[in-house]
Amino acid sequence: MARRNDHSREELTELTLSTVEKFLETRSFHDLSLRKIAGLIGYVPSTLINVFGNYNLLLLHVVARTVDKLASQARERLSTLSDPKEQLRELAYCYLDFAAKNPYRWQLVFEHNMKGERLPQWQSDRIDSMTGMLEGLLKVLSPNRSQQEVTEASRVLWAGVHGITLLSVDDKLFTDVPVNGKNLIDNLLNSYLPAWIQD
Amino acid sequence: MARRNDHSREELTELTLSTVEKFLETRSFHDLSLRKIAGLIGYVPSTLINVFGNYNLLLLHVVARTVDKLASQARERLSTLSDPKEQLRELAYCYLDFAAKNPYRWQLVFEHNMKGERLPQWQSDRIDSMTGMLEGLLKVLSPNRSQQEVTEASRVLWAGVHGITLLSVDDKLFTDVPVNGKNLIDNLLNSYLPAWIQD
DNA sequence: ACCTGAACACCGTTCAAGT
DNA sequence: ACCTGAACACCGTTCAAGT
Repeated sequence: MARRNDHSREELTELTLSTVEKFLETRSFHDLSLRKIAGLIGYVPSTLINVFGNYNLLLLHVVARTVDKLASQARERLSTLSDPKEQLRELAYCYLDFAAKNPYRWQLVFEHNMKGERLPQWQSDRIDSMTGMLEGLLKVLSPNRSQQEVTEASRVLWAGVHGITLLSVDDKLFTDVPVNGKNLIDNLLNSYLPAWIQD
Repeated sequence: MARRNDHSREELTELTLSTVEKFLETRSFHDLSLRKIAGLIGYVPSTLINVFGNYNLLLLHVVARTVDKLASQARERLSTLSDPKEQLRELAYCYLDFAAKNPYRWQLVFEHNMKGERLPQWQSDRIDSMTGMLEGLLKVLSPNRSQQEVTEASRVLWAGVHGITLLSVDDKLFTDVPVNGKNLIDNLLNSYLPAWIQD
C-alpha cells in the first residue's frame, strides 16, 4: 500500500488503541493479531512494531487504558458516597460491573502477561494506585491497624473480589452456571468487614 | 520419519501427556506448541491431531490429569484429619501448595479455555467433584444452612482461595512483591468461618 | 532518518496420497 | 482402514532496501 504519512505517531497510537478497544467490545483478544490490527487500520505489521516495540507491549497499552477507565469510573462513583463502608462496597461493585460490561477488555487485563519481561513502571504505578484506594478505605475503617495488617486485608479482599469476578465472567464467557456476583460480594463483605472493623 | 507403529494408541496418549507434564515442570505452556510436542516424542503433528482431535483438547487432557492429581492429593491429606474445620483449612492449603509447587501446570489449568466450544462432560464432572468436597465440609460445619447458602459460601471461599493463589503464583512467575499465601488464607478463613458457623 | 516489503522461522489444521 | 507428508492459511519479528 506504499508509504503513508496520513497520521502522526500520536494519532497512529490513538487510532490503533481505539481500534483494538472497539474489537474487544465483541470479541476476545485471542481472535486478534498484530497483522489483523494492522489490516484494520490500513497499515503494515512492521509499522506497529515500530510504534509499540512489539505486539505484547501494544496489548499492554490497551491494558493500561482499560485500568485507567476502571479507575476513573471507580473514583467518580466513590465521590458520591461518604460512608467508607459504602465506598468499599461500591469499589468492589465497580470492579465486578466493569468486568461484566467489558468482559473481553477485562479478560485481556487479567490474561495478559509479560512473558518473562519486566512489567514497565508506568503499568505497576497504575496497579499501585488501584490497590492504594482499597488500602486507604480499610485504613479509615480501622485506623489502629498496622500497615502490615492493612496490606494483608486489602490483598484478601482484592483476591476475593477478583475471584468472584472471575467466576462471573467465566460464567458469561464459557459456562452456563448462573453466578450472581453481587450477592457473592455482599456475602464476602458482610462476613469479612465486621471482624476487620471491631477488633 | 516414515510410518511408525511403535506405540498403541493408548501408549501414545500416555507418552504425549507425560511429555507435556515434564515440559511444564520448567516452562510455561505458552512456550509449547503442537509441533514441538510432536517433535519431542518423535511423531508428526497430524498424528496428535488424529489422537486428540485438536491441540486444545490435547491440552484439556493435561488439565484433567492435573485436576485429578490435585484432587487425589487433597483427599489423601484430608483423610488424616477429622475436624472439618481443619479439613477445610487443609483443602485450601492443598490448593495453594499445589499451585506453588506446579506453577506452570496450574497456570495451564486456569488459563486454558474452550474458545467457544462446550466444555466436555468428563471435565465438568471433575470440577463438580472438587467443589463438592468444599460444599460437603461447609455443610458439616453448619448443618442447618440451606443448599443455596452452602453453594454461595463455597463459591465465596473458593473465589477467595483462588484469588489468593493467583496472587502467589503471579508473584512466583512475574513480579517480585512477596506474597505469603498461607497467611492470607488464614486471614480469610479466620474472618469468614466464625460467621458461617455460629449464626 | 524514517518507514516498510519481503523474508524468516514459526504456528494449527486439513486431506489426498500412500501403506 | 489407518496414518502422515505436504500444503494451506495463518502468526510475530527482523532488517535491507527504498523513500
